[in-house]
Amino acid sequence: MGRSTKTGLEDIARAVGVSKMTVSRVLRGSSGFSEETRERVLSEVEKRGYLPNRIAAAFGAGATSTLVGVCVPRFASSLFGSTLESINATLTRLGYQTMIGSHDQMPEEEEVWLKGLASWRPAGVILVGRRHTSDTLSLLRDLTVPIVEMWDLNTQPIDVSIGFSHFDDGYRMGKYLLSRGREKFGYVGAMANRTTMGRNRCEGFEAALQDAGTALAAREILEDHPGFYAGYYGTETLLSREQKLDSIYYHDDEMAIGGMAWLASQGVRVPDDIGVAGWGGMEAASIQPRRLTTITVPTTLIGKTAAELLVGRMRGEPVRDVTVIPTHLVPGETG
Amino acid sequence: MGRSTKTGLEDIARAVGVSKMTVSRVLRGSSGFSEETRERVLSEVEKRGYLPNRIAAAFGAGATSTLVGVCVPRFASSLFGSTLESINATLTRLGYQTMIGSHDQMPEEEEVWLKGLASWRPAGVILVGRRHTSDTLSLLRDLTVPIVEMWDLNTQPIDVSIGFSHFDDGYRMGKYLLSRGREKFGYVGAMANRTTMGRNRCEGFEAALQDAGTALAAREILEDHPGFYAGYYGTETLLSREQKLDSIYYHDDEMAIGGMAWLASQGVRVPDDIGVAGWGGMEAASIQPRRLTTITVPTTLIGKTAAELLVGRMRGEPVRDVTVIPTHLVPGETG
DNA sequence: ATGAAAGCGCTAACAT
DNA sequence: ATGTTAGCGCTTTCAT
Repeated sequence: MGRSTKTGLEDIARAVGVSKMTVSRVLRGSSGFSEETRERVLSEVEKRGYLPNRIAAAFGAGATSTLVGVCVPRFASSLFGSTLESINATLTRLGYQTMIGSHDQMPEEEEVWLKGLASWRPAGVILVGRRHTSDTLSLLRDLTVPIVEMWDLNTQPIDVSIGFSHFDDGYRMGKYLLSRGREKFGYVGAMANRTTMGRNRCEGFEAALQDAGTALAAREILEDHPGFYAGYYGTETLLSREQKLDSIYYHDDEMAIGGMAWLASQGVRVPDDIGVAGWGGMEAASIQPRRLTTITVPTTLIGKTAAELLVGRMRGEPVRDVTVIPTHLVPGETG
Repeated sequence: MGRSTKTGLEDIARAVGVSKMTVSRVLRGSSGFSEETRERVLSEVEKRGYLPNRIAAAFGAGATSTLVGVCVPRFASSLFGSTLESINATLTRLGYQTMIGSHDQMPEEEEVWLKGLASWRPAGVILVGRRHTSDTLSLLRDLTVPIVEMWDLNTQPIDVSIGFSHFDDGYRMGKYLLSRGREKFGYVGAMANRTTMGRNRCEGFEAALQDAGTALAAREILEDHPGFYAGYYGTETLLSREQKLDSIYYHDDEMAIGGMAWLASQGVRVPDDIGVAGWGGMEAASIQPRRLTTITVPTTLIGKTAAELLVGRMRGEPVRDVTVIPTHLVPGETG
């Protein structure tokens, strides 16, 4: 009993002895058919392995697509990976399909992706962040479908925004380290030539220092993607230039863990000789000998909520424009 | 100058004073128009911000879709994440769009996803592994589009297979540890109630032991997903039951690293007291004080090649059915 | 409760 | 080099 991409509504209709409209109505669960007809249609559908053709359904005028576009900076990132996991699971559960893209923090790549996506007439779009090219913005406007910007909160969203302020996360960590008596700060970041949310955190961190009448003593922003090894050698580079630091703030937890590995290899004690703080609440921190001082991000909640907000708006339900998802500073034993 | 999902070939055609077929030909770069016509069409397209409608293009009889379905166990996995990154980049570069799914190692979930995908009449499908439900298999057959099974090599593929044998990877590591003089082996794994490729590796490992006249002395297979913390407490559990082990083989590198963290916390020395081996060649291993004994997997190459094979087959080019991507055993300092 | 007709935007096939 | 025709499979609208 093979399913076939060849059998259409018409075939079912003929076999049952009704019109294809009746079959269509039964299949979509609307009204306008008897119980008996319903059963005969469904059994014929089952028997012939009928596969609906969504292309055709999404085609006609006034057609409703169930396609959602999701574009993130990278899939090979633990945080975005788990966010995507959550978005996709939620969209699937609600009857939508996900078309993906990634832009590696380059807004022009996002634009290219969006142009391709637009040709598929999606029912909605989920993007990361609030930095978009002007062409992206105008294209999004012309699409006239719901748009969710997630992760980096946009208080003036194109349509809907959900997330938190990365600047504030950096600021809070700066305040915290200051409150712990730290005085001479370094920063190790990644993706030097891209505008990342990590940069926003660094700016927030610096703002906190400035409020306290101080400033970053040294910074090392690598060109690489963030990761364990980037943290490791970024720390080495930073400290080869400026040795009097008493704490280092990192782009994320994996970099902080990499940094601590280098410090340990040099016999530098954490937090006695130097304090360390990360960001993200990544899993690798769970096995460190000392609990890492960090800010945890609820990736699953962000993904689930982003998808639900999008679906709500696609269905025309009332949905709030700006949703704040709080992150949590977790004081650890590293700084 | 807003793009519009409203303007169609017809509008461009009227404005330029040609028929929509001519516009279609220009846009698809086929032949049958003068250079002058081409320029006028393109400038009008630019001016009006015409957005092609792929739904319509993918609709007609004999239509060619540029949609590819990709289903992996999880997005929140460093290995699958980077494979997806590579697949998507390659498909995008070659002019295709990616629709995704994940099944968390449950073949029935893959089937559900595939049924949804099939309605979109994709041009090709990429799956992970060779375990599929019989409905999945028959549906794939009926779709009559190229299918690539990747990661776990299938020497009798549905269509095209690319990857390597997980069983062999486990076997090789077993042989290696035996050659290093290890005698009493433990195993720490994950996802106990699912059929994973990690299980194949474990079976290969056991086969190597059996060939040497021995067997696993203890195993701990957690229900959780693999990860640092799972390795940490899995090791604790394993060793609480069987303390005389002289080496532990892990589901993957992250679990091995988690395991080593627990061993370190107990003052157990690696490799002196106990040897450790992982799998995957994951980034976290790069910052360990001792180089981890593991098998590295070229995720980017697998993704890129899988996508290229699929595209080759979709274009009707000759493509080999089975492509082996070798993995490499890297002797480290841990076992 | 059911059916008939029109049409969505595009492209393949067939003119001219 | 360019135009005309037909039709993809479905849903909406308007009958009956």
